[in-house]
Amino acid sequence: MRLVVARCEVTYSGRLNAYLPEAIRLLVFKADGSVLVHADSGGYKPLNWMTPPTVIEYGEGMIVVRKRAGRSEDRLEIRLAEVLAEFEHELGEEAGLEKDGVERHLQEALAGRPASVEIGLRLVRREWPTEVGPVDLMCRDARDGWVAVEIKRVGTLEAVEQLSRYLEVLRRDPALAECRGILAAQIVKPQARTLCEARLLGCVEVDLELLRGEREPELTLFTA
Amino acid sequence: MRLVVARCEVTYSGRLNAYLPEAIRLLVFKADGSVLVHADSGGYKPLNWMTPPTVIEYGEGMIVVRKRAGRSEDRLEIRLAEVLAEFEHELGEEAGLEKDGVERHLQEALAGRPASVEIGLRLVRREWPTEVGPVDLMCRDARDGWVAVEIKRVGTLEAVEQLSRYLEVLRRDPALAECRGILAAQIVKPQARTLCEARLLGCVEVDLELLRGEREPELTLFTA
DNA sequence: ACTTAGATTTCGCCG
DNA sequence: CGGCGAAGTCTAAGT
Repeated sequence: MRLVVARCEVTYSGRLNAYLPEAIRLLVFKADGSVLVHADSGGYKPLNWMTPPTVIEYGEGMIVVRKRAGRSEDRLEIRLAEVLAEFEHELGEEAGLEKDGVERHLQEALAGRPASVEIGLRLVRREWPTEVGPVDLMCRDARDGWVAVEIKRVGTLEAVEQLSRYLEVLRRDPALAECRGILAAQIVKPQARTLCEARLLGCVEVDLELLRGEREPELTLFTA
Repeated sequence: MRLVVARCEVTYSGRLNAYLPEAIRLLVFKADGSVLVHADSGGYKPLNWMTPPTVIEYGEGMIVVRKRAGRSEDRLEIRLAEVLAEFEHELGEEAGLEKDGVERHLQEALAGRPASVEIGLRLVRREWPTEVGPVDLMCRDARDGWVAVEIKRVGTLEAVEQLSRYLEVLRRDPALAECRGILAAQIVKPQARTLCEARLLGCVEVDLELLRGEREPELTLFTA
């Protein structure tokens, strides 16, 4: 990895055109060909960048990063006015990042405890196939009625639309004509909740850590 | 801006939990409180990060970056096993990034030359309001018929659905009952084109630079 | 403050 | 390779 702090002017042309007037910035050249141009603010996103595979050419006070993009070409031109610092270091192999808490984990946890979505709910199948995509959880309720559960980390209007599409298709089957729908999400947006009510869909917020029993429910206040 | 190359182990907890085993990485501490953890590959995205506002605490071989996130707290813990290089530099103010070629520019260009969408088309209004959102361009065609134009940089199925929703609402007005729809995009996905045909919607690919006359049409091959 | 829509979205999976 | 959906999406604009 090569790090350069430089006063520079940057031009990108490709999917769009972008221009950065001369200023001091951090340039990062990664071993895999990635190039990042960072300012001293603005969070995690570079001002400009190019992802691999790239070809990097060094000229007179100029670095050109090129990349084939279909018929055309992406081009990042860095005009160096002044190099203030420069530094290179071997980093070696990256050990993989492990994530926990994404939608899939929520689905796994709810599949294991469907009753936490609604009392009496029993799982029939995960990823129940339909023409318009798989239903996350297909269940039966306490009275043996069918229930389709759509799981999201954040429950938005779009999630309600998705659940509605599933139900529309499912209910064409006479056996599933009475199928209900429930949106289960860690966070349910107010508008999504409203639309659920309007469409007679269920809607519950679930807590992954609670589900897993890693954290006790905060309902035990007066039990002692 | 402070740059650190270090063998380190990183743990994030917040909206999800993530763990990075010990390896050599680049740590970037920006002036605004942003913290990035980069590997020597993987494009422009950091392995882990925290956006401002943050609080950074330095302990024994340990850096903790914290951030209030509603009721809870986001936390990035960097356990430093070995600092291999360290470096700090003032960067000063960032001169603003200028972009050109995003959807808004395409809309501006097409508003100025609606005939490039379809011969004879004349603009009536940009951002024509409907209950389900504004129609990008509302036009009349050569025969004075109404035409709603939806503009996208990339024309996907979603864009066709959006245009369809507009038309459904517009056509409720008897004056607009015959309103046609056209999807105009720099890139039209094959499936979107197919759906347009099925729904009797128009569908054109447009070239921003051509529109602006910055580039000549490539039609002059045999004119000499 | 909240919601919506765009993004050089990126990224990964699956056909 | 394209299509589809998730993302700690982020970010800016409108309300």
